[in-house]
Amino acid sequence: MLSVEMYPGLTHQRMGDCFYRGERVCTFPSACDMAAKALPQRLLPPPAIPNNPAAKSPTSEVKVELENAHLWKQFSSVGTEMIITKKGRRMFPGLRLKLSGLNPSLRYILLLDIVPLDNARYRFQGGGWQAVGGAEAKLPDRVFIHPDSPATGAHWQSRTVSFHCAKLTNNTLDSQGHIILHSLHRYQPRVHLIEARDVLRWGGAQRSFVFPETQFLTVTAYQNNKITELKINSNPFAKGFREDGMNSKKQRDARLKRKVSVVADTLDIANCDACDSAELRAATSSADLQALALASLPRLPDGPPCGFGADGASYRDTLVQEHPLDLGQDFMASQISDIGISMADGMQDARGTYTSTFSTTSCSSFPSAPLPQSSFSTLPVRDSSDASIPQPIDYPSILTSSPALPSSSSSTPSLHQTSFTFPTPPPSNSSSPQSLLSSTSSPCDDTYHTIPEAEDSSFPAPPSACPPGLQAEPFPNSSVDQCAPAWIHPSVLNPDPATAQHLHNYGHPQAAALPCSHGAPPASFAFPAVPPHMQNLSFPNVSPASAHHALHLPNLSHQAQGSSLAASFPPSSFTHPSSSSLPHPHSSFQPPSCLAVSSAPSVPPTAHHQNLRNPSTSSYPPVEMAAISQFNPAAPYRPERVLHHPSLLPQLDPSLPSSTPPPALYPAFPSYPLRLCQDPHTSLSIPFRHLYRQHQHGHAHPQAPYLDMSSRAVF
DNA sequence: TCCACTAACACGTTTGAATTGA
DNA sequence: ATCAATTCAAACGTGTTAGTGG
Repeated sequence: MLSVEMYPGLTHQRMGDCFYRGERVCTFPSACDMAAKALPQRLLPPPAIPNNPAAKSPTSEVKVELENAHLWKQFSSVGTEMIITKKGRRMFPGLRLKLSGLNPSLRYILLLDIVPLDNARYRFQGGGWQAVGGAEAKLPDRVFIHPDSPATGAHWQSRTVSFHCAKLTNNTLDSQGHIILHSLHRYQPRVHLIEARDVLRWGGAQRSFVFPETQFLTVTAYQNNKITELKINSNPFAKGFREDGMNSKKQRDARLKRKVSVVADTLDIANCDACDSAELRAATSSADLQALALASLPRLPDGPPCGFGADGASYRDTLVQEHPLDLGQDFMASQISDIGISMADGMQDARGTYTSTFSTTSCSSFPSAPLPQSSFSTLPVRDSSDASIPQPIDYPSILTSSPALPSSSSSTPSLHQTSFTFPTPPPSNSSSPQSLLSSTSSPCDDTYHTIPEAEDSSFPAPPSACPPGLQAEPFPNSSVDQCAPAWIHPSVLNPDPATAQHLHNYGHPQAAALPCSHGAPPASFAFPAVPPHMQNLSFPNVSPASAHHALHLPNLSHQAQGSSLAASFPPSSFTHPSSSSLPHPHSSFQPPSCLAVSSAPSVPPTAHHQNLRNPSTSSYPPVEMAAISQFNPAAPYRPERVLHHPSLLPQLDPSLPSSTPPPALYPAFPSYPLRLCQDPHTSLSIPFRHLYRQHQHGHAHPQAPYLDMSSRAVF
């Protein structure tokens, strides 16, 4: 029986847990509770309205079906292999999901990440995969943000959600935002559903779904011929390699023979040996060659029609209703027109334990690879109150004039919040990207139940929820490839003028770095790329009056100073879901990442670029804090963005049995602090603007946005 | 010598622009 | 002039294969 696992890791990582989980035992309650208590009542969401269907909790009955589960099972029965290339390779089969149980009016963000299943490296031997060594070093965790995100629940439920745009690469220095994986390793894709409003708190109603049949082994060349056959028979792009295609082995052999024949002819002509030449030509006549080639070819099985089986696996989310989700939905809905994303809560700091009834299908054909059942039983979730990391991180906010922005005012001056403002999506059809295929899902045949995470945190603390420094990794702007945008990874710690200059040299003069308080927690935000009066925004005690539904930014008049900013936002004809008042980040919380913002192009590059690199733990290029040119309406649209942040979720299999695979060459993958990668393309007028468009022009195969979740350590 | 990886290749698909006709 | 249907070309996706390097 197939099963699905939910990874409520994010729920442990957000501040909202502390604020709104009235019954939750906060392991580190002091700062959390204190902050909550200090929060003005005005900022607290009102209690849920009972019997209000509109306030349907997103945690109830959320179900995700793997639409092409049948195809996945076919591959899994053989041992799914995924080609990874330097330039990035799509997954096939792709993840095609059907979502249900969502609140139609709320907006959600859908993420895909791929986590290693174990600490082993594999080799194809004797017709099967054998673990032959330890896994290689942890790679940057990147999350693929579905291009439609954020979209309403109605949108997600109205069509099949496909992650076909996600690309896998083995290029550890990839700047295209592809998901970086090691070759010859086993991985498990995971899908995460996050309420857009909860991104403000980054956590909360997030749910994760795992489909065991989608685990795969990465290769640079197919090892198992059966997989090759399945791919050729299933993937439309490989149609040419089918038996009846012009690129089939038969045809290729024929071409090769003809080529040899031509060469032989040439040689014969040169040698004036007409007899031999004619004999050769006769021997290599197409009919004979084709017959010969056909005889050598195995009969390809009749695979499913390219595509996507109707057999679907059903996954029912049984996550216990989370308190924050019940609160203030109507309240927020009435107050916000733009979705703000706050990473301030630190996606990765929650650590906890939960159990799951996860059970995997037995279709996996990886002989020596431990199945994930056991490893799914407990998943490390970082504790949001992990006090081992003393330095809070500043979270710059994206300035907006939108009056509908949820109040992110912090009642704690030392708290800093990063907010993304989702621009209002285009009217009507904007929420229905045409690239998405209509649903062809069939009734699910598999249902997966999961148990909500335990409240207690039993997992060891990660090496550091907020490493000494975040890497600064420049992302050269690939101006040509519209589908593969490069992103500058924002660095949030350790302001480094050199880094700033470096970033500037990459053509991002507006790149902004935000002090992420790696040292002493600053009491104010710095907005290097915004006008001076905006660059340092403190969040003193928020008065109810100041608790405007928009982000309250002292020294900033949203109406006056942000007039130009407001112009950059598209008009809203979209019914925005509710957005909660933003609880300010936990003061003792260790938000692992920072967000950099940029303002109008006219703003001089006053970036305080910060070099976040952690030289002791990372071998990756430095990540640089870049700017989101959110206020440049004239700039060309870039459909993708890459966000780097620490491990959004716990490792899939942290408790892998050590006996089966050889000992890992490296320690278990730790969680990594959140880093938001700014769009290096100054053309992006508004953060997440791309999320509302599926294609921009030409032959667009937009690589959807990513989250790079790590400034990973290299051991 | 083996193995993993890469780039080039050919073929098919996808997509949008250009063209044509009503 | 407008719109829809058709055609075309470029870009992309795919597996194969020869070559390279450790």
